[in-house]
Amino acid sequence: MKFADVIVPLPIVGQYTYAVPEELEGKVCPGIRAIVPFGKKKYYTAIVTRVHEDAPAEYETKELVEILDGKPVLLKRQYDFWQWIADYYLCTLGDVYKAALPSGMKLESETLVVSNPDYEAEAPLTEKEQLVLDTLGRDTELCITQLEKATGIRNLLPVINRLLERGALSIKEELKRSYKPRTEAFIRLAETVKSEDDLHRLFDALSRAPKQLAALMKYIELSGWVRPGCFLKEVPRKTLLQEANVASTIVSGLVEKHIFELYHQEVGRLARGTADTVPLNPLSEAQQKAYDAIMQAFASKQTCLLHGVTSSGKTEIYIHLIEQAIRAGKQVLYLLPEIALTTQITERLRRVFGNRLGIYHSKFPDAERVEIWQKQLSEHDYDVILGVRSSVFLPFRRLGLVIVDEEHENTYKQQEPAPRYHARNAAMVLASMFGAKTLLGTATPSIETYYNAVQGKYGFVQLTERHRRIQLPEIEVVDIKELTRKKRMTAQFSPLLLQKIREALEQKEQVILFQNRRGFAPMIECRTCGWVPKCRNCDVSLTYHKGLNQLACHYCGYTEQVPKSCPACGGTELMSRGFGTEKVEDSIKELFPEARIARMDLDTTRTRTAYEKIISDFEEGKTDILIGTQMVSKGLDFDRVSVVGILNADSMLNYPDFRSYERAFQLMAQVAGRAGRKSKRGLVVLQTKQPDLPLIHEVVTNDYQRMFGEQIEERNMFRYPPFFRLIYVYLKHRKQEVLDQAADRMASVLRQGLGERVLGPDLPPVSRIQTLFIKKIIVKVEQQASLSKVRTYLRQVQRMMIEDERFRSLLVYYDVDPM
DNA sequence: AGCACGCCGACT
DNA sequence: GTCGGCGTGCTC
Repeated sequence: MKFADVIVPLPIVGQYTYAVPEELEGKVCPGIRAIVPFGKKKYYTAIVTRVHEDAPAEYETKELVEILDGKPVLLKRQYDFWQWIADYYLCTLGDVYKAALPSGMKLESETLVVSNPDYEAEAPLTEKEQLVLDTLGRDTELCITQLEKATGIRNLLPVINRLLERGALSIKEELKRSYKPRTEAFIRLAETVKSEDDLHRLFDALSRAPKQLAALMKYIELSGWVRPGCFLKEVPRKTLLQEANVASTIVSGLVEKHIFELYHQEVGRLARGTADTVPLNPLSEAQQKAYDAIMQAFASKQTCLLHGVTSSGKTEIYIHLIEQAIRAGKQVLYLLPEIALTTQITERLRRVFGNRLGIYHSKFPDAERVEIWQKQLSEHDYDVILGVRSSVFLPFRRLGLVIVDEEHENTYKQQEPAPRYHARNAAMVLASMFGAKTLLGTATPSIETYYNAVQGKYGFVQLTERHRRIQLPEIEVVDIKELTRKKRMTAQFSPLLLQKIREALEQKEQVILFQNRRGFAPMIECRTCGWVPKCRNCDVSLTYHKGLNQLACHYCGYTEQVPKSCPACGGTELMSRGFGTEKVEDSIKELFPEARIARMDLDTTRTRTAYEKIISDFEEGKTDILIGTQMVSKGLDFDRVSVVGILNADSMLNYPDFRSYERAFQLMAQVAGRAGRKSKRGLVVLQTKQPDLPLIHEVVTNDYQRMFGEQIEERNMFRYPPFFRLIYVYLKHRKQEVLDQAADRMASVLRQGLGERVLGPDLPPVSRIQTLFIKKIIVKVEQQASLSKVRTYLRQVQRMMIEDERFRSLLVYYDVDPM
């Protein structure tokens, strides 16, 4: 008797053991998908991880229902990687499984309700029961959720159960297969058409049906028919219709006459990129030097940072590295943040690598992602995968190089739901499992990465020269506090910015206006002097909680009442602030009614097409002014932008976050890099209330190192990464008192083992979601200490907490290395 | 995540 | 007195 341990796609710890039915023995192996019954009626797609003969003693096993694969879809190394993610990010394997596989590969069962046409009511039905039967009709079947929606009955189950008892309907569980292979209709000659004579007879017979005759002739041409039995090319019906220029009824007519036969065949969805490719662009001298330095760094280091100013041509270096890896018979994973994965970059790579390139994008249809996964498992796997965060989960067999472009991007960290993994760090682990190399590329490295580079943990290559000697833009700082005082601001714009926009429009040049819209976590600011309250422990600005009229620190949980007057200048006009891109758009429309304006933020780019359209319109000069959030700063190259306006630098600085300074620098440097191209040096108008801040000076002089120097000192002083690692422990409970008790208890137990490393419990910025109250405990672990021991301890304490009856329904989850 | 079982309020 | 609301615990 054989048994199989499986992972189910649920947030459950541990694996489940099923009996392998005799007929499936020998077909079940680790890595294949199997349908398993789970609970009373549900079926799930599980992944087999182990096959063995140890019958479980404590419970009866159920049997696997069906297996879906002949060969593993989860390779050994992927499974190791899943285990690393679950362990490091403190989540379940089920969480990882859910995130890793495209949903088309995870079939789920669904309860279908079927009406009984023979049923005759012997007793009167209730209103609800009648409604259900009427909705269902005579011969339809509906799933429970559809039925709930159609009838508007909230709790449908008891009603269904009563009808079930009376025999008015029946139910069945069915697997819904969301992935359907795409098929295409093809045409061939019927079996009866054997010889050339047969054909000639047909020609005669069709002499009075010229269209049908034309279709037949076209078919013969397209299929390459010479004589009976010779090799024929397949002819899609679509192609035949198009080429012969006939209506579909003509071909149908031939099918009816048994001259043609129609058949269907599976076709792939993936763009069959041509094998025609262009040769690589030669590298410039500076690029070649960087390339050589990277190769040299890889000789002794697993990871290398490529720090290159904006427009230094990093992509070209990547392409040469990819080419080199392919020549060595290796695969390459090229990661990009979602918003940077545009047609600009995909087209560039497609031209060079043709059909050896696969693109894995979350905004592509799921079926396409299923096919990429399957292709990775086949003999003809891709040499290069260009993809977003989740592409680290794709199957690889011969990974040799990982490129993480825009490595500083915080969108590489998945926030919600679990697994809360960081794709850059996870990719580095994946690479090490393959003995592969990782290249981190960016113009503005994260503090952690840069630190590792200067410490010698990573190789470090710098590219200081812009490609084709385009000049870095000139940055003009404008003090909007002063201008506001003098009443010289027009809406959100300084006179200088307005003038420069006007000039640009006159000269048919383009303008980008940048406003970081995440201002919806509002804060308090003194209207007179621009003072913003900061946390006394953490040196981050405090978040304004309107409901409680409180100021709270996101990090340590420190709170204070909103002061009546400004402690810096005594002013009494303290106001919450923050304006978004929408407001900017309104103002611009009013000030420049003739300008063509586009806005690019989360609201206007819901779909991939909307996003691509905004970009292509701007590229083609159909738009004059582009207003946007950080999206406008991501790896886009526009040729006619002469002016970039940063409307309010301060809004980026006052995030309640130890990374806000770093992030503000990154954003401003990136957005500034969009200004100016070949012919002309661009101009950036940087509006701020604090023109004397060191950061502003650092942006103006593009002095990354200085910014780094300041930040690294602060991080050290206040015990933040890269000197300390953070783990946030979130506790959720429906009852405030129970939560408070549980949080205090857990924090004190954690302190017994970890001492001063434990902070809190505190109220997170959002302290209640729906019906659940939330508290947060922060664990800060010094870099040298063993993080795995801390994780083990955390799990142990959690188990202990749940054993306490009062805390049975306490929800605990973790955010490791939070962003 | 479902889904069933079990315990307390508004209705015939 | 019951129907039906949701809180609690289990799923191989």
